[in-house]
Amino acid sequence: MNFFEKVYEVVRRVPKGRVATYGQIAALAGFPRSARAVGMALRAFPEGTDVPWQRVISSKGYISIENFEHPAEEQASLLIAEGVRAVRQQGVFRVNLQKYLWNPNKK
DNA sequence: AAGGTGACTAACA
DNA sequence: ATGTTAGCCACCT
Repeated sequence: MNFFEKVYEVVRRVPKGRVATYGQIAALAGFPRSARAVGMALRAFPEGTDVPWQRVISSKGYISIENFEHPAEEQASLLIAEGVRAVRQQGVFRVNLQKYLWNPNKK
């Protein structure tokens, strides 16, 4: 099982209506300091998978997409559609982590 | 084979 | 509080 597959697996565990950070995904996948590599994995997600890629954001609560095939606006609207309040602030979309961050140990 | 890059982050200054 | 630095690791020249 390669790194990408582990990342998929962990991201699939993020419940609807919550978000996780890149570092968090990396740690759960068994690569505690590989947040950047997680970003690469997400960038390469194929279309039409059941992986909720939109639920992964930066540790500061910002959507870190800039000029990719899936723009930040798309991620924001996907999050909003499942109840996560993503608001545009100074050009970037922000999410209240205190409220929406996924706690893997808590139900 | 080796070095640069990046959907990152925690630690400093 | 804001800016910089140094790790991290998979990809791509």
